[in-house]
Amino acid sequence: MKKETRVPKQKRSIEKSEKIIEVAYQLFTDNGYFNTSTVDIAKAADLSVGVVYSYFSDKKDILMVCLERFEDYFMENIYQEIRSTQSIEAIEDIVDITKHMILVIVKTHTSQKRRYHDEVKALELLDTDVKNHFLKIQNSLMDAFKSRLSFYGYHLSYPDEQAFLIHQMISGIEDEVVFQDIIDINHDVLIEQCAIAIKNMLVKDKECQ
Amino acid sequence: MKKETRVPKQKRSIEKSEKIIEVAYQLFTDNGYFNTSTVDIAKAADLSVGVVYSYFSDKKDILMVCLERFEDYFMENIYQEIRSTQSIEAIEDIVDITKHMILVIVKTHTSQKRRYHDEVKALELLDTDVKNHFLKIQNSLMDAFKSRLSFYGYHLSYPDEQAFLIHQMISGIEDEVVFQDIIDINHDVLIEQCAIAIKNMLVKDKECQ
Amino acid sequence: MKKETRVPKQKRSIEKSEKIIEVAYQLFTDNGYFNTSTVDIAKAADLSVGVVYSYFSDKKDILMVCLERFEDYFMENIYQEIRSTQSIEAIEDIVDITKHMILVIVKTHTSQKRRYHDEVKALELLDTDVKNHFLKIQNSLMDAFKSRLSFYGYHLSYPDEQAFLIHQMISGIEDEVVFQDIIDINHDVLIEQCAIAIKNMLVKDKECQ
Amino acid sequence: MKKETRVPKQKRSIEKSEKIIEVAYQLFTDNGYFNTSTVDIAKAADLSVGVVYSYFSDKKDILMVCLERFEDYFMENIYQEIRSTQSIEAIEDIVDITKHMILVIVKTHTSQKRRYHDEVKALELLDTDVKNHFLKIQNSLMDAFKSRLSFYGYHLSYPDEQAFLIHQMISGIEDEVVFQDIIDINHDVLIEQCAIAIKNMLVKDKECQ
DNA sequence: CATGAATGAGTGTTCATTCAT
DNA sequence: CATGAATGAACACTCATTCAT
Repeated sequence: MKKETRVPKQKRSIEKSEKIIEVAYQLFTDNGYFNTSTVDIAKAADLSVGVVYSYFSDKKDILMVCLERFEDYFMENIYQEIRSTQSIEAIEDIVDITKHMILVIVKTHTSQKRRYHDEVKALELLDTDVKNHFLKIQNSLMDAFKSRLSFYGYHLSYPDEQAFLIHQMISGIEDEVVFQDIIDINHDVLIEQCAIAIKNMLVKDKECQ
Repeated sequence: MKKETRVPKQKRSIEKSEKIIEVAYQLFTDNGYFNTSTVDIAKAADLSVGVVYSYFSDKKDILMVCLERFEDYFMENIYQEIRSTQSIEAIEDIVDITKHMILVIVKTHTSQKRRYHDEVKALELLDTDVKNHFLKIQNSLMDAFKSRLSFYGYHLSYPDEQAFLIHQMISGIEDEVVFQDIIDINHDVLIEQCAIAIKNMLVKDKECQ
Repeated sequence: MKKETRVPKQKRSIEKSEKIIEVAYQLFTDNGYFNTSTVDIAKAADLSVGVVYSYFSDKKDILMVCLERFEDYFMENIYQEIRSTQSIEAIEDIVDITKHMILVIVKTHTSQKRRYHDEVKALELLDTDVKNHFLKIQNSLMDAFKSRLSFYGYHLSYPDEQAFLIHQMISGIEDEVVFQDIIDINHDVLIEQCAIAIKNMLVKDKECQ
Repeated sequence: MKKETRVPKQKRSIEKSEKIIEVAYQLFTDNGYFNTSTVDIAKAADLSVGVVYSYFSDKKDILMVCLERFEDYFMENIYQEIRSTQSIEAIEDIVDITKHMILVIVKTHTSQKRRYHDEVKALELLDTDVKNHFLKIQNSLMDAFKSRLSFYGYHLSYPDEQAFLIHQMISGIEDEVVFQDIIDINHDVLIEQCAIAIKNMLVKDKECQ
């Protein structure tokens, strides 16, 4: 039943679909996903609803593209950060590297508005596509993380399982630092302790030599 | 301004409200919360809608009671398990204790059906009351955990922050083990590694003597 | 279908029905008629709903009694005022008498709360019994007014029609003075001009001698 | 935050919104406002509920438009009548002018059915928007009245207060003549006496100099 | 005579998606 | 290819009154 959309080949088409995504992301973050109707999006993009539906099969489809866009921006940030810090010659401690990584993730998420964030997280639970999207991000993120550790001569003894645990901790921190739900928590300590927990999972490469 | 519900005064009333909760929980888990209407609940409980609304202020109110019920059952399980293992004289390793704890939590959640579980978790993000409910559980759970560690002579150096991280890891495991979203993950290893991570956060009480 | 109620013969019965009326009037004025449920009334009177329905056939029946009570109090005020001013020997002007009359009416209504007042007025349009009640008041009031004029040697040339017009003006003033809907209106002028209009309708008795 | 309705942009749209108003007005007068559901309106207009809600934000919004329509028709009547009588050269008496004015108002209201009329008047007391609507009519009516008096060289010494009283009398007459609540009243006399009362409020403009 | 639990019909409103023009 | 009007099912909640106990 799914239409094959999202393959605009003409310049004008691309402009239009770009406009839709841009406008939709704005509306989603401003008013929330559920509070934004497809008609709203069409209106804000100065297009007819029909046009919107010719580029996107679904309202959710629009969201998915927004999510992918954000993911790209997000992962790009991560990689840039990794690259910039990798040039630093002496890293005192692997804990610092980890802390830095967490901070980058948290920083990137600061731009999101709470309602949108929560709704998207809720959709992660309610919708398979959104769930898979986040699973993909989780993988990318963990791969980036592992490759960085690798750069410094570390690896996880149980890459999948420990990465899962690490991701759990970090995504918790991310939400907590951004939205501050629990008052008793000191964010610096939180990040520090997370970094230490991660450090304890690490094994030095080529240990024998 | 909120109506005071959930205060059945007669014996017969309690039977009825029990019936409502039971029936509602069944419908919620079978068809999901959003797919269950108040009329469905009344019909299934062989009662009029008005009766339902005389015991519960809201459809959500019914959910909250279901949640509380499950919480009670859940925490009871935890405490029972703690009691039963505390009688064991020699515990080889704190890692075993932790693993056991995780297993209890996971086991208790196995009874839930996926859609209901996901919808409720989604509501945790979308609804303040549900969010607070889970925050409360989180606290109870972590308190139980800490007190158990204390029983064996351990404590967390940063109780709030580390408990948060532990909870993040455990609740992730819980979902993963129950619903198996990531195929690469070995659950035994996952639990083992989580337990080890937790062990590394621990400090032995009165270390000097 | 109407139950014959409201004929409590025993002391305790009277106490109970008094309690109901008292409590109902309080709730009606505090929260409005529509916002007050029969259950609220029963609860506030510390009686069962059934008892309330044994004294009153209807929720509206309770209102009717409240209305009658207020009417009694209201007319009593009017008559008292008339009696007190009739003892004054020299009345400068019939305009003063009229103004005084209007003021008494307005004063008596000041005690009512707006929502209750508006709801009751709305019911006057929606319900025959309430309408008849107010028609009766209108008659009593106009009779009192005419008899007072008569005391001072005046009468209306077209008693029914002019009384109707006078009542229209006065009840408008009453609402306006109490609830101040129109900002441009000076209440003193309003009352003065009304009194003058009334004076112009009057004819001196036994004019020839 | 209010939706912008009542702005049909297409010709076909106007036809539809006209149909809705027409059908709604019919249902309102036939069965009463409260007894008419939005679904009833849609069905009677042979449209879907959605269409109705695309032209009107509310059920009440539909009523408001009906009210405005009636107001336009009503005021148009008044102005027409004024225009037609202004051409008459010699008006014997200002009382006749006033009587005529009252008759026009009364005549225009004869088309309304009682239940609808009463419900709308009740809503005037219960709903701010409806109240304001009638306040607006009251102003228009009184302005028309004053300007007509002015045409004949008369004015009110206290324009606001006396206009209020005049409006009170006339709206009372209007209801009474249309619905005949009080049997003792002779409508001709009523109108005559009202006109006289109004005449007595008038001041001749300093014509000569 | 008192109780108060039970009744249950009734309704305004939304919005993603389609498809005739 | 573009338009944007139309669709219409679905649902929570109230409360005056009754009547079995």
